[in-house]
Amino acid sequence: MQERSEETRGRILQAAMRLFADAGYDATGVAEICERAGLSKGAFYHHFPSKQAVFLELLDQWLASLDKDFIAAVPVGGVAVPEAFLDMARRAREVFTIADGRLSIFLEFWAQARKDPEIWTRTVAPFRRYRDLFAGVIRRGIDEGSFRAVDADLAAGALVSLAVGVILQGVVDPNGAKWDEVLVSSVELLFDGMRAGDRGERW
Amino acid sequence: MQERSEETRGRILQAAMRLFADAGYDATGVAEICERAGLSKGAFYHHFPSKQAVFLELLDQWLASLDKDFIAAVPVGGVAVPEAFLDMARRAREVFTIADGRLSIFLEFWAQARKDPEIWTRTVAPFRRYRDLFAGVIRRGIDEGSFRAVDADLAAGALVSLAVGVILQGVVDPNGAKWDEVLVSSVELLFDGMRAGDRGERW
Amino acid sequence: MQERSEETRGRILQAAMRLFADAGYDATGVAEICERAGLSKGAFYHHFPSKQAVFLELLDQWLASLDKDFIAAVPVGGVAVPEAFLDMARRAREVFTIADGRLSIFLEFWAQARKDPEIWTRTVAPFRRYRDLFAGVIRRGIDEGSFRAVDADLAAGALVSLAVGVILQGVVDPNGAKWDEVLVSSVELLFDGMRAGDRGERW
Amino acid sequence: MQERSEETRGRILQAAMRLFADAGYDATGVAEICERAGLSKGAFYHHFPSKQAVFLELLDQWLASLDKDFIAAVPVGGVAVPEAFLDMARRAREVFTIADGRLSIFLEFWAQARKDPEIWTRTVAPFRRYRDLFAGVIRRGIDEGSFRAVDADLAAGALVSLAVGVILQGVVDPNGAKWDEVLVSSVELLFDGMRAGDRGERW
DNA sequence: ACCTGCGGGACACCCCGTTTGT
DNA sequence: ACAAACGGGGTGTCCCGCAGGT
Repeated sequence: MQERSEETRGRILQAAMRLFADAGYDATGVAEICERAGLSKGAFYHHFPSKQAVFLELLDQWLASLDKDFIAAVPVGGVAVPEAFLDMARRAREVFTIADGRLSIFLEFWAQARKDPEIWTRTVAPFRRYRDLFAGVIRRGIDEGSFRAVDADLAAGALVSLAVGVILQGVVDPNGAKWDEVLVSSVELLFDGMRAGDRGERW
Repeated sequence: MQERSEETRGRILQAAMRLFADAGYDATGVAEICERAGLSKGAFYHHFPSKQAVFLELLDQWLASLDKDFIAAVPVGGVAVPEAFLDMARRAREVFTIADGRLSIFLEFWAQARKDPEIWTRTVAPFRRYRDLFAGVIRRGIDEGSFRAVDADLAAGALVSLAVGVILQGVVDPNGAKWDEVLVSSVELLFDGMRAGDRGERW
Repeated sequence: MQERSEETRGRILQAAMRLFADAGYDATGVAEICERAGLSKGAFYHHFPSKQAVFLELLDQWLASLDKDFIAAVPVGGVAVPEAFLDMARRAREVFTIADGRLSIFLEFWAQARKDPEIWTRTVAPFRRYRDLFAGVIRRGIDEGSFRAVDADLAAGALVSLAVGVILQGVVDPNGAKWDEVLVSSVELLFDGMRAGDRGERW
Repeated sequence: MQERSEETRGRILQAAMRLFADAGYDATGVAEICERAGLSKGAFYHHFPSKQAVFLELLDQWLASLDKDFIAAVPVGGVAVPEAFLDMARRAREVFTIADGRLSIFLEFWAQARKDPEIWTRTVAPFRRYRDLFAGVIRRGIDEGSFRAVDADLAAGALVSLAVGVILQGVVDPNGAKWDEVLVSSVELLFDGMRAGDRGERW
């Protein structure tokens, strides 16, 4: 009996994910979600207190999967920093091709974040965390002599921005470029610019 | 009489811009726009056929100003390519600090672009154009010996993605970092990576 | 100059007539009338105080033309009553074929009559007048021995009802029957039933 | 639970019927219907997809009741045709006096029929059917020797037109005449005109 | 516990018939 | 003669709570 409940919840989430990604949060009605999930509105509100709750659940799931894929994959030691980073970029590349349409909802998260404080906190925090994480690793790369003495925070900001920009464009204009290649080669260029031994002088 | 009309149109556009930026397109009602602009719904629909028309006008205005600021500023010749690029990055920096809240609507444009084909075309086209423009300039930089032989298209994609990512984060999390500095230093790093004379070997 | 004004009024009336007939009074907007007449709303309200005023003018015109065609044609004397009536029916037949789409507005008049007292008075009065007129003529027919002693008022009511019913069906279902023939033959049958010499006994 | 739903539907239909009859379809707002029915717009749109759906349901109900009263009452055999017809006319008379204000909606049906194809089909079809039905019976009357050899189709058209005209005037000008008597006596006159034994010569 | 239908208001966008200034 | 402005509804749809049944 409880399993049935869990399965219904899943159906709601899946339907909502799809519709939010396709049409946007505001444009998606509870009725549509219910229709797609194959149940009544009463059932919907039995499992979730509101439409926003579904959105939040989706957001949490997404963030958790992001953490699992990346945080866990961050180079903890042993391996040289730049190589580890490039490895991450390549991993991200796979995420891209796999993510399919599910990445669309990404934009929706950011759009909603500006209106709802709760969503905002949960959306922004991870990105700050990634920046800090990257900054730490870059600092380690500097220490180990792989990078020259760049500003680690700004460089980390550049990395995250790059990722965000690629994702966004990948969502809006998927056929506009081979975004996975753009991502990998961008990171390569960035690291070339940070390599130790470069004169570091400006143009 | 005609001036009055123009002024009313302006008031509507300004009010809509503000509200779309603050609360989003969907969440903003025509009634709110009218109230903020200080006129009636009848007047609104006298000047614009629909809410979307206002949005489109706003989009066009924004794109036009973007073109004026950047396309016109693209290095046409004489000056060395990298320097010209960095100059553009610095100019963009000013746009940032000036843009104020008006940049928020940027996200709204992208979010709406996925739903409305007309908005999509007008939103995506310029970014493709920027990419092509940048690619051309980069190729010129390679020819003149400033850059090594990188893939110009991918590098241009990296530049645009960087800008998009910075803007987006600047909108959602304005106090999360000094985004204008991130932008400038990112471009610097990217160019360091493309400089001629580097061995170009991978890590 | 005054001629121009008169011509504009005419254009408005004509456009309104057409639109009222096609789409109905309520569904026709002042803007549509103006567009079809090729002028602005300001001009419209310069010539008519309201949309209803146009409708009333149209109604009056129609009633006047009706009077001209029928009241004037009523058998004043000399000729035998039944023949005169049949002559009128034949004349009505021509009106039918000529009236074209302009008859559609007839239904609109009746529909509006139930809501607006002023329209009601002007719409109903003529029909009562026709009934009285017919009743008088029928009485004359009885006096002269053409008809047997039927109830003149009821017979007149039958005549008018017949006409109304035929017109209405002609408007709604023009291809459903040859309504002009139905009208003529109906009147013939009715008069056969009123002819003197019949036994007048019931079935 | 199901009964409650049915009762609510009924309340909506009844309120709509009354308001459509009083003020017309276009002039009646959904809000008014809800207010009169004592429920909210949410409830309204739960039971009906649109205002027009209510109208169609009303139309169907009316047509069904019409069929029940008349089609079923058509003389199937045994009884002489003219008598059967007069019996029908008398039955119609009762319908009149009972129908009360509910007949007003009749006009609304016809007025709307010109605009909406679906309404048109459903409105016109029955009247054509009645005409065919009457024509068949009249033909039977001719065969059995009750009527002389009139054109059955035209005569049937006359009958229906008479009914339509009487109803319409009864709706618009209820106090203008004793419409029930007009109807009965009109049919009598018409049958007098069709009686066998008359010389059939024209005037 | 799980699910359903019914109902509630609020409000969206659009457009209406009209008046005001020029 | 007209463009500009006015409010007040028009329908339809939204997200959401209950009461009741399985």
